[in-house]
Amino acid sequence: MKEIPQIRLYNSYTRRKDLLTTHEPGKLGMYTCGPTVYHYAHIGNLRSYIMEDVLEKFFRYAGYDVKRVMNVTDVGHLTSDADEGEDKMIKGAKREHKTVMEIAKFYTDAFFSDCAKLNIRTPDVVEPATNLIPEYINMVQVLLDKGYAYKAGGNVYFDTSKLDRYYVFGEHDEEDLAVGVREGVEEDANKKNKADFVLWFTQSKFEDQALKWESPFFDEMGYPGWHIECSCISMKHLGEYCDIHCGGVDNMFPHHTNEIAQSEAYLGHEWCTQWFHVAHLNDETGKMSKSKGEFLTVSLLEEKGYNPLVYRLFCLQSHYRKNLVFSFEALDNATQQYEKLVQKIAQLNFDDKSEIDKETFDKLNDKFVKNLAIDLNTANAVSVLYDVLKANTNDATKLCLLEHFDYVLSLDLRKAAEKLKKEQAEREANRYAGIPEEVVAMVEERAAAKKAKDFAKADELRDKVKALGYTIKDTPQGAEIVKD
RNA sequence: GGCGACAUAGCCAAGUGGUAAGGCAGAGGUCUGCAAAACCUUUAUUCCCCGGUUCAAAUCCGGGUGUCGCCUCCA
Repeated sequence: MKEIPQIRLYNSYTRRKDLLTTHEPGKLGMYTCGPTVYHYAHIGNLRSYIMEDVLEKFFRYAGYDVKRVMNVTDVGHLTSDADEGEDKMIKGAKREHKTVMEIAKFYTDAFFSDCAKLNIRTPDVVEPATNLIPEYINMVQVLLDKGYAYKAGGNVYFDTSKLDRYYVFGEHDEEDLAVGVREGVEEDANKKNKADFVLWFTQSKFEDQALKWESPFFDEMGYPGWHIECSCISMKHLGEYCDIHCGGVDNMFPHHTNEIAQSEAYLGHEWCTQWFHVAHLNDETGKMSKSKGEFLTVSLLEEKGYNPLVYRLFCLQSHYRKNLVFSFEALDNATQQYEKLVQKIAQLNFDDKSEIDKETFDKLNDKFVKNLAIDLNTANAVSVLYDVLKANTNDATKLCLLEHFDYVLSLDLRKAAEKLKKEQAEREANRYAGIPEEVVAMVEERAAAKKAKDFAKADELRDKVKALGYTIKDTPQGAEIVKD
């Protein structure tokens, strides 16, 4: 069996860079909070998924047998502070005159289509929240039976005072919570403790949900609270232990805190102790948010002529725990970098059948792995690409290294380089295609003049060609004609 | 008010005690008549500020400042 390198990741749970451990050696269960499918994902959301994708692929590259699970929230979310008062799914449905499930399907597909453009692998298991209603009901029932939950005002609440330690991500105390910080969020009088949260709703101050289910708790139909889905989906597919749980930093509290509370109360033992949180993408005004109205999507970047993989490179060049400020200037920068990188790779000899230079391969591969093994330093890992290109070794080894690295980075570097080569070859083959004979004749005459060092004549011919609407560009392979 | 993360060149960014990686942009040069491309060279006396520890600090300690996030359903 392949030896797995030691991996250290910053763990929000311990606030240290911990050595990664798994419940079963060599196997790794990974859970990711998925999208709420009421709208397109913006590129800030997708930053998290890109970084988590790199993490997952690095685990696999390092030798772990990874099982990754993601939920799709198609129920129960309320709208954010900017437009409170309605369920997001309902609001989305109204906006587009569709049923809630049509909306969910549409945006689930849109999400995975965006992911595909960014080379984000689809998790091994993708579970819509509405699939596991019986599991939620069972967990809520167990929590009621164990005394961790109580009914009040038509809802079931989790009683946070029953836990020894509720605030796992930072030393809070109940008095520190500023209730109703956000406008339009009022204190729920049914709660025994400020931090208590709803496990099952039948009563909500918000408009009735489109989706409701029967439960043993109340006569009325109801729907699950927001946190319960992640706990149940994780347990269904990963069992009683989740090795690493990922998500955006903003979900640390209350979502992840509540997931731990209900899961451990239900199981009676520790559930997940490694937490990977990705920092936000900001624009010049601060956090990118769907509720701000205009937001950047992958499609919008494409419309503006950007390759989605350039956005991926942009994200990879930064650290996942650092806020990243998005600007088109920065994206232009990344585009330049990507194109130059591809050009350099295209200059390598793809038919080189030399023996792989094992010493160089191991040296650079180790460097790549070590960078990622220390808190997923993707920026350093990217810089190893340049080490490869500069390395004093044969092209076969370079290409082999680049392909290995691209398994993790997923920038399609070889593919892009092959495409570039093909385009160059086609351009060469069709150099004079579609160009009027008259122009071709002048270009050839100019080439002859150039060769004879009659530059006055050459320039004159170039001007003549220009007057006919064509520009001549000299390349190392000869003249190229471009229609203006 | 509480909790947490972050602060390094024009921009992105690495570096956790030994004298500032890498990328983009910029500058200079080589090369082909010129131009473009390519290639080479170069670009922070200093790491938010003020103290302290040390032979030595971007790195450790203390105190500030700033930015961002979370505080009941926004990744």
